[in-house]
Amino acid sequence: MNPAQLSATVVDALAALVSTGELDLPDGVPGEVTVERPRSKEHGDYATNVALQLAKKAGTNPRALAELLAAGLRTADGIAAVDVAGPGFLNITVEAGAQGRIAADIVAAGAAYGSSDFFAGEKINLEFVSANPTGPIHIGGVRWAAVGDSLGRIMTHAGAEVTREYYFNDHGGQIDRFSGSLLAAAHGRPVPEDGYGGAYIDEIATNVLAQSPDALSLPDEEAQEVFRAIGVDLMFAEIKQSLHDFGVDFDVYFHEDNLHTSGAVEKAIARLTELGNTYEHEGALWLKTEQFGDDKDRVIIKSDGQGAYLSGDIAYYLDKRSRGFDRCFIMLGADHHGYVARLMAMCAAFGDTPHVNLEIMIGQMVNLLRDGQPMRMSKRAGTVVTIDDLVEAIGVDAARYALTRYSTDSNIDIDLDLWASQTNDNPVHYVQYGHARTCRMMANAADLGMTLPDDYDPTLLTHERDGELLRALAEFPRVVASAADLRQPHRIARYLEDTTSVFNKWYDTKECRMLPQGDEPVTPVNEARLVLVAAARTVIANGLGLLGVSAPERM
RNA sequence: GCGCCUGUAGCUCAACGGAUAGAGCAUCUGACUACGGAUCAGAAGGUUUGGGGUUCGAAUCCCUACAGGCGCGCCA
Repeated sequence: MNPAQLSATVVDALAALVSTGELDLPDGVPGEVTVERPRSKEHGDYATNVALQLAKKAGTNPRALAELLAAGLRTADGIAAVDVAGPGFLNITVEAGAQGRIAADIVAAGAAYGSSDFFAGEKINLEFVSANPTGPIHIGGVRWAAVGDSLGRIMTHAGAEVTREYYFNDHGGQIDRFSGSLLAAAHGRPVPEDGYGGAYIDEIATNVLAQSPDALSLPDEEAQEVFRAIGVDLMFAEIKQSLHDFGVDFDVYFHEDNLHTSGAVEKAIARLTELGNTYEHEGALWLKTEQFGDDKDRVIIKSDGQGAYLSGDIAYYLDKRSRGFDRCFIMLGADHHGYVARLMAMCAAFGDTPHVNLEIMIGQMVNLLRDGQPMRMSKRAGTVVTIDDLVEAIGVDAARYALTRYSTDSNIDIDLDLWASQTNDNPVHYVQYGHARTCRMMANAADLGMTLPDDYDPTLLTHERDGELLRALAEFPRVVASAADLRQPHRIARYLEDTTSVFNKWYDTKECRMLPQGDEPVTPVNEARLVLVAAARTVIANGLGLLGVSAPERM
């Protein structure tokens, strides 16, 4: 009996009350009800607040409705006891056999355990990182590399068809400054005003010269064009490599330049003009974003005839929609949140629904702390801390875990000394160690000749700690679905820490030993517990997988 | 000045409007002939920044004050 099955049981009980006329629900019986694992064990195995939610609609008081429902539930299969508590909570205790079967269900589902149909049939486009190819990925971009990729895994597990996309800003002034900086470095000149400095500029300039040795003999303008073409490619290859090493690979790398050369920008603007949402003023073309909630209207074609940055985003959004994505996500750093209103207005100007067809997530700032002090300088980049600095300091697993374990709404300080440590104050080690422990236990069982039984007696998992562990494991699918629904991967990490803790408590309980001691024979109890350990291993491995963190078999 | 995010234990942070606000670290007590102790048991620690309001019920929603972070270009 897992939460979803229990929810169905409660719904059936409600329907039965309605059919006998004991209950009147004007809006009908809900499709599902909230079933929680209570914080306090005095509140049973599961609890539901359905009576509190429905009492007003049913024209009764919560206590009375709860009593009515409790009577119906007590006769249902798999339920041992039902209590009405507080203002009208139903505290439900399930039969040990019904609960123990969860372990086998989890093992049977394997890597698919935790998946759902929450996003079934949805084609989702996730755009994240999208850092300018003018330097290595800095720390702000790394947060979204970890969180965005994890969200993609979670949404995929929730049934969505996910496309990860990187928007490559290879058009405009920043690229000019980048190529000018490369040229200056190749000539041994100082960094230009508004240019880029740092060791990586010298490295790339050297590599450009290796590919095009005669570049410096060209006039500056032509030479800069050579440095632009080759330098951007080199920079981009490096970014891709860094992300790949971080476990993040994109399905689509979209080049902004293509939008400008293919006529896509003109077409998108023509569409907005057809819809009556543009106008000319002082030699520029404006988009009427103010009437769609922005602070003021925005220029899309500058008075010099060049497209403003927004023009690329307009064409890009339309392109995504034409590729069949009903939900387009864009993940931005907090330093770009001022851009949200105009993008949403643009979405509305096309006749789409903001926050549905286009969803923009903002990730607050990340600081790295070393010896308690903010770390601001990167060896290679000159000014900003990069993805490679972070990985070098604590490794990929710790980096991804540290970045995904917090709500993106909070700015976070990552203590590099803590995350590099091999101790239990390091959450990623706690969870990974728990997984390794399950693997060792199963290996020990195999050494004793034990194999995962095809059938076992679920009623043998009756210890209080057995129940706690089973309920924690049963919660996983719901946690994944809620992480997808709320777009919050950190829920997975927190759940894993909680569940690993429950597993360790179970492991530490003498009465719950999985292996026979000494010369004792293998009993059905040992076999049932082996299934439970296999289930725990499955859940921890699947959860770590959703975060893009490895699940080692030994440490 | 305007906008977005945040404010919860000494520290770092959780808590789809639900029950006595939870973990970890740090502090103090315990459990080591251990299914790898990288673990576990327990204690202590709170006016959820202040003040109003909505609700059967508010850390959560609304208003307001204060504090911190980030933004407010015909830059990209």
